[in-house]
Amino acid sequence: MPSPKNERIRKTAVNLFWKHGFTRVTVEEICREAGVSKMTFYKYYRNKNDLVKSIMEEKINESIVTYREIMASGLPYTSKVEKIILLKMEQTREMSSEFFRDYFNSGDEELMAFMNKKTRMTVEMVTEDFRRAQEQGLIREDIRIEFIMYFMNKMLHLAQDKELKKHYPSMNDLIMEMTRFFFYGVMKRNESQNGQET
Amino acid sequence: MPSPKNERIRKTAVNLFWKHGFTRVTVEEICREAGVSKMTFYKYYRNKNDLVKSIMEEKINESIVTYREIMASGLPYTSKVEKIILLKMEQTREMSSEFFRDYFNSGDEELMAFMNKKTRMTVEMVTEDFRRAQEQGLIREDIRIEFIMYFMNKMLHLAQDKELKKHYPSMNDLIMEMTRFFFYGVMKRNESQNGQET
DNA sequence: GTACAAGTATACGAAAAAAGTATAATACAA
DNA sequence: TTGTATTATACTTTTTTCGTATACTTGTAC
Repeated sequence: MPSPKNERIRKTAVNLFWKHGFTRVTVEEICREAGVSKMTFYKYYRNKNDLVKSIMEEKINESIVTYREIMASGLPYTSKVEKIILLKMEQTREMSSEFFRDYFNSGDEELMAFMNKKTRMTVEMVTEDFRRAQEQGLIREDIRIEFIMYFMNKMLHLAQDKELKKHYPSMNDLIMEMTRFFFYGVMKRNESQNGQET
Repeated sequence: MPSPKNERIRKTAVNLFWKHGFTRVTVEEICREAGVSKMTFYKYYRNKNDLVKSIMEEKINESIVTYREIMASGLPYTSKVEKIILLKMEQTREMSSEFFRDYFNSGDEELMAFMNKKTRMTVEMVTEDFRRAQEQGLIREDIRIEFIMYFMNKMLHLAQDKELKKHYPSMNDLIMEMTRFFFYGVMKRNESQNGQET
């Protein structure tokens, strides 16, 4: 549905949602900002949640594509994981915590179900990739993939912590520190393995 | 009114208002976040606008004090103005445009009147200072103070412009450029004057 | 020219959220 | 013990937002 009006709605909504979350933003506000009548909005979406879902779906799909591209590239395994972490980091930063908070506080059954499904799918995909890397001997055999997943997630949230940020000259330094930590805690200490392609 | 509960209300409100403007933020949200009952809120404030006004008043007064301190310091005139610009710049940045937009879109007579009065008073004060500087021969006699005021204001807004920012390695470089521009366009080109104290 | 698609403007009723109040109860310090 | 500050709850009123119905405009493909 690449209608110009619809595109304006989506673009405006993303801007507002990312900034304020979606409960603070009204349908009429989106329409006003997008220069579109309310009727047009309801032509494309059943309601606000429908738009939220649609936008999330798009964003998630986009990042899955990027993820797949990175994983399919001929880069060494460490670089791949590095890139993935950076990708996630960017997304987390720009869409702000407001949006996610709204998501889980919305209490909307449909919305939660949708989100849970998407999250589960992504987690499965990434888990599978880690499992394969483990099989190939790229990461320790005695580490539980679930732990890696949990840790990566926590890491992304920690990177937003103001207290922690203070100790680093820049955001990038903190991310590098974390990434390094991630590898030295997880990667095989086998010199010949570093920089190996997968 | 330095009651601990009231302080919490004000602190929480500032945080939320600065981030989202005040129309997006509800009284109940402030109370919830501040860990204060709604009744307590209404003990201290007639309504949300009352709180907004009170906070604005406090912030304006604070910045008037800082302004006065800078002007009363023994610094050279250029440094004073430099500091004032930086002060303004900081404030503009942190309280975000959302808050001001709400102010002028609120349509609330009382609120607008309050804001206009405050603005007018501040403008008068600053105008008077510039007028005096002109009398003392610190700035050109043939420049209209109103123009200076207008230009300073525009400058602050321009500094928030993303397009403009792009051309500078950092925010500070842009501010320095602007401040320099401000002086070389306004200050007497009299070498002996530079660095003179007032 | 007409038929159809995309969009608009406006007005409206229903529903939900937010505002604001009354009341009774708690907590605690002078 | 008396008073002050605060809370919790439940409630009414007001405002906002939602979502729809209707009639109108505009562009364009046939």
